[in-house]
Amino acid sequence: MNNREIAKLLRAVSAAYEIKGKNRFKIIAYDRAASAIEHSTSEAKDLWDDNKLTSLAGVGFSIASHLDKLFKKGRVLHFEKIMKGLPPAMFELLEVPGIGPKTAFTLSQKLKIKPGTAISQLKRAAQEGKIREIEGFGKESEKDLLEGIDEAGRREERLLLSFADNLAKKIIEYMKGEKSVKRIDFLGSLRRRVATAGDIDLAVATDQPKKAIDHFTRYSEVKEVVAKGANTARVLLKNNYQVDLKTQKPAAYGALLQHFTGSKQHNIRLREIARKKNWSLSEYGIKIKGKLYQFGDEESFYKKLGMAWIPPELREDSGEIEAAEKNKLPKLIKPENIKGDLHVHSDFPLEASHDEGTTPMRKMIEKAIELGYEYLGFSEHNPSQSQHTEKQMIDLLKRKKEEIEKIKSSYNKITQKKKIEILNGLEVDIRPNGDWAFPRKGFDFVDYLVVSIHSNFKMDRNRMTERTLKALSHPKVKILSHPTGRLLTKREGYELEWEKIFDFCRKNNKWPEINAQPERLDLPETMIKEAVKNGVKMVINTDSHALDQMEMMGYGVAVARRGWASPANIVNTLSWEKLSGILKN
DNA sequence: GCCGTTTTCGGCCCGACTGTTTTCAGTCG
Repeated sequence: MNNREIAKLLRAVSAAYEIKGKNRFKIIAYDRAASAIEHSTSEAKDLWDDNKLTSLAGVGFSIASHLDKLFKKGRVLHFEKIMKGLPPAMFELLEVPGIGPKTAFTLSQKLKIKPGTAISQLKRAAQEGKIREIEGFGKESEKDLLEGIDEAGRREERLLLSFADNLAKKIIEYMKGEKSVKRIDFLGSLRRRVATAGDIDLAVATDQPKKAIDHFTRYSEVKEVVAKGANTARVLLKNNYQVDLKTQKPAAYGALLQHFTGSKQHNIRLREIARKKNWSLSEYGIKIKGKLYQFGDEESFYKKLGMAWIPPELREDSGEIEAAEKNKLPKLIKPENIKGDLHVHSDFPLEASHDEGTTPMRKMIEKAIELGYEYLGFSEHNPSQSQHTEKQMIDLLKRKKEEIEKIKSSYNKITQKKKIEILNGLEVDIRPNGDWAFPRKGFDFVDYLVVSIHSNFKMDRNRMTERTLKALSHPKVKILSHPTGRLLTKREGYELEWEKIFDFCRKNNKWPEINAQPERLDLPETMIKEAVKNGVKMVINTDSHALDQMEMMGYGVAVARRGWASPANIVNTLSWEKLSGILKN
């Protein structure tokens, strides 16, 4: 079961409790646990494997033990008991926006909806005008239901951060063309740099909200203005993505920005803290003894609450509030700390079985210089084993080494006298038995090796761990690339015993990679946090197969920040002088 | 059910919006 499915199950339990009139806070607790799991970037199953389910804020002993049964037996009798006696169809209706527990229950019951195809049965009833006859419903709610059903049907997967980022940046550029816009920022998951975004929200500071909103709704990519009020607007773009804009005058902008950046759990914790002082927090400011205090920026807002400003990437209620109160937030890594990229693929013909890059080495070197790097490591995939003898494989690599030497000797021409170190690396497949898909004799011709799993993903944890540790065992092997193998919105990662892997890496100078490819962002932030805690050094690489991908480093840095990483945790923040030292031992 | 540097008991976030209502319940973020 994946996180989405588990969240759905917990929401069903919450809904059942609500209909049965159970304790309000129990209901909230299940909802909260559902959100925690839905938004976790680690699979709950993996956390369970590592006995860390309760590390998710909102998942305590009781829910964890129910989930334990779920993972072991595939069902939870306790949950089934709670849902007993309720129409099973109601839990399907919860998927429709606008339908909560009460509505789902009433509709399922009154319309005698059968499970399996509940939503389409509801749709038919609405189309036949049967909803408006039910007490508490009317023509409007019937129409709303139909719209909700439509929306549920076309609801897109979450957007990759990079996609949402580019979309939002274009709108921001456009909005800056309106003079009354004093400031404009991302909001929500986009501002927190979550690996995937649900939608796009933007905030504008302005004294003339009408002008800003009019400008927004006139954006050329807008297909439809869904809602437009005095201070907010919602539009549907031609590509069917929804964008919300919220405005506030500059003097009160800080609270708006803070409130809609979230996360929800972070905000709830802040309000709990405020509440203990008899204060009240909202998107308008802080209310103390009936008086509303406004804040122009977030810094003063957090300061008033007695804590340091918290970087948006950390706002998940996972310890950042306590740290901010003690002024002990980590000094997070920044894009400008990165001194090189150790995993890029040029178009050098290594005759690999995986994707080869599309850009010549020279171009990538120029790009690296432009990015201000001190070093660049080419690590193309190993030549395919099936198509080559060992000697041929080694010869191919030797040729690549020669090519690099040739480029190095013509440094000045490419680099205009700016020095950059070029490394000869190789990304080697880890075969199912843990062997390298490249002859060991050939290791002499590389500066370092990247190893990665590209096959047999379904192996059990134990064997997968042994396989990986074996592949890491050679001193030339430095980097474990995209360590979990996850593909966001597509594929869950494979299973590994992380404690063992991290322990080995720390003791033997190996660096799990934070792969910056937007569909990977792997390691995930929860693993990064774990690695940081365990003193494991990591490396952030773009794994570029084309020139423009070299600019994706920022996404890797973002996920590292979400994992509480400082420059000291990331080896490619080191100068070449220092890195070359640890590359050798 | 969750959670803890005021607590292992006794609390548990805030506001907007909407539709169907005569004062509020349900849903959402």
